[in-house]
Amino acid sequence: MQFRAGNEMDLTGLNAPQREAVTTLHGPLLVLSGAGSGKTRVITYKVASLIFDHGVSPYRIMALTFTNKAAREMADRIERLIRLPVRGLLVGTFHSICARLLRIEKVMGGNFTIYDTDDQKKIIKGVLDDLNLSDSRSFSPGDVAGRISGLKNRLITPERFDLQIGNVFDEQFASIYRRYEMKKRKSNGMDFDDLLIEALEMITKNDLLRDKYQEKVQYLLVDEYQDTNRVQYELVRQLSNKHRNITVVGDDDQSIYSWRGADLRNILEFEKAFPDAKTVRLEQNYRSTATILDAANAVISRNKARKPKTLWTEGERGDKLEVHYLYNDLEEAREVTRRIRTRGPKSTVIFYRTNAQSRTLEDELRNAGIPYVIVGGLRFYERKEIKDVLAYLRLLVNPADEVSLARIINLPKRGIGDKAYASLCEFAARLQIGPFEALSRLEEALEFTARERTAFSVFHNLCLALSAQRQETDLVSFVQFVAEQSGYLKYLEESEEEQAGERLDNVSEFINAVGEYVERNDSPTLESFLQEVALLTDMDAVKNDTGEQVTLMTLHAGKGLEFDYVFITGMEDGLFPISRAEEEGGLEEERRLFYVGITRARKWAMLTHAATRRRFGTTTSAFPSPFLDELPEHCIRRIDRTGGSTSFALRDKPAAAPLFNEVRENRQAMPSYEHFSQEDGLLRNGMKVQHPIWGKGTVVMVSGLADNMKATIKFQNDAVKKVMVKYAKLEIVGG
DNA sequence: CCCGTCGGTTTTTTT
DNA sequence: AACCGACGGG
Repeated sequence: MQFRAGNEMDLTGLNAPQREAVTTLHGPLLVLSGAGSGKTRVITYKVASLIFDHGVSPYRIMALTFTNKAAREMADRIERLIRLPVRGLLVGTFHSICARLLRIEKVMGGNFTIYDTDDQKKIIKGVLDDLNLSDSRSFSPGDVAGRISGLKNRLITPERFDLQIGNVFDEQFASIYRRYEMKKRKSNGMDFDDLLIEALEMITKNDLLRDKYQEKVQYLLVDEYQDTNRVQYELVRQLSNKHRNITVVGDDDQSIYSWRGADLRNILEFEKAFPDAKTVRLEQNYRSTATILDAANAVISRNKARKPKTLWTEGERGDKLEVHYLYNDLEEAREVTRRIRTRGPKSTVIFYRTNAQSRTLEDELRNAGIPYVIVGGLRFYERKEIKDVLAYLRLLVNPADEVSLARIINLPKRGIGDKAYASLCEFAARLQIGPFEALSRLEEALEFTARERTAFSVFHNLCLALSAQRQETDLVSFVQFVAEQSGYLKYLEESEEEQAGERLDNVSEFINAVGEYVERNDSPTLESFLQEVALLTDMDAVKNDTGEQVTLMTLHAGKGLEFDYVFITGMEDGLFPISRAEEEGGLEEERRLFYVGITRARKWAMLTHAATRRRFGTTTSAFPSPFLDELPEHCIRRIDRTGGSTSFALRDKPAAAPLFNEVRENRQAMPSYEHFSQEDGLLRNGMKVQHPIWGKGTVVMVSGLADNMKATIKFQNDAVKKVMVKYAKLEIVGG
């Protein structure tokens, strides 16, 4: 396929650095691209230009993204630029492309099951049971899963971990880790991390495959490079090693996934890893008003671990941002809703730090009749009913998949309870085969009761029947057949559960999704459908800002998107920044998240603090987020609707209507804390205190509540210390 | 084996 | 508040 045409692509719409990035074809290139500076444009133009102007075959270009949505958008935009459908271009997420390579090269027979976090936890739970560690408080499946993932992201195998065992805890953890890997392998399963690791291993250990892919990848482009982890870095390095035409695009200020293993060093030290790298900086912003950028720049400049840069714009000044102090989360939701009601839902997003915060907002929006969509939260493919149907399909494709077998062997009820299943597993272990395989050798077992034996063979026959049907019909009818014949649909229909109807709907929607997949693909197979689906996110369904409805999502989900109007709710210390992130680089990452939030806005943003909030079923109170103090006063208007008496009420107060007539604007730099008198025994910013060891100092920040209250104090010798108020024996000497 | 109840835990973010 | 797993009676 050749696209070389008489006329060249028109690059005059690009600014100078953008054009430089697009026209730098050879060698490593780092594009440091601030928020809203047109990085997607750069990537798409570059790919289009490679194909269109330089006759590069699409088969030789690989573009890696973090979400399927970003991948799809990129492909669309490239096609629009070239005005021709492009075949063969490898665009996708790291995970999906790796899965594809593994399938093509038949790693694990190309027929592995992708385990999500939920499946992963089930395996780990089994491991903990096996090792009698289930009720040791030190290990929860979730924690273990996170820790294992952290190690795998840094390419630390169980064997390597064994070498760094320091205590009994490590030792136990090591055996959990080892056993987890073993079990997973036995099931022919891969977790998310495995997809990357196995692909990396494949091309490092196999010379032929390495040559094949290094040769193939003539041009490699990586989006959101700041979020790559160690494994992804190695992959990128390996794949680009032959032709060395690698373009990475990213913004260290928008790195918000370190908890998932993202290593900021990848971008900060790109020039070290690729000494001949060229760097292009995109700092002109085409999205936001100057006021928004001022605010964002001021906030992010407080971070130390970053490449200094300043966004600028030729656009207008715009309106000041608003910071609202509200009595509680309900008032917060009302205030946000009130604003949206007067202006309409057009191009508006409401951000929050945690998914749990969405409920109150939803309720208010619904009451006000404002249409909204929620993005994120529970993924479609994570719903129980979907995972149940998926488990049937997975088992048929991969009979070794024990997670799926355990899930459905007694769903609907078939008289195979925990005990019966355990004894089947025991029998299987004796024969050194998997439990599913054991079903076909029941006659060799002596230990089963007649009842168990019957139940097992009923289930086994069901599977055989389903399996036989697979060859007979198309994918959609087959899935329908499975849902019916397994008895699962009937089970849902007869369920007394309130959500049963919704669940049935979801199952039909799932079957529709199978249909869409079949239409979309040239050679659809159940195997690849299952693998694709395992990597889908709810985010992939985000419609691009239709303007018809308000969008609700977490700040993390907002990256890469833009809206005219942005609301950031829950600006409370302990919630945002979230309390768990207090130490090390945690605060800087939270600040980057705040920066991402602000820079989503084209025209205007409003930030809200709720003095009290219902969390975990009880009312809790919190100080305003320290981030609110980092906004330059000339960019914002502060509006206090708490009534002026208590900005955060430690006592309960009946939820009153907002006191609109008591609105006070442009208050002094420090909100809220100033309402506290000394007899509250509480510290506030600016207070002078005496510390028994450090002497006199000024409080610069207060965080946490009650016994957890911490104060950051700048002492006379310029030392800044963070102390626990409870223990520090501080004496207030003025302020 | 199945179902109900009780108690403990949860919520940071996601491929 | 909501969800999950453990436990005990039918």
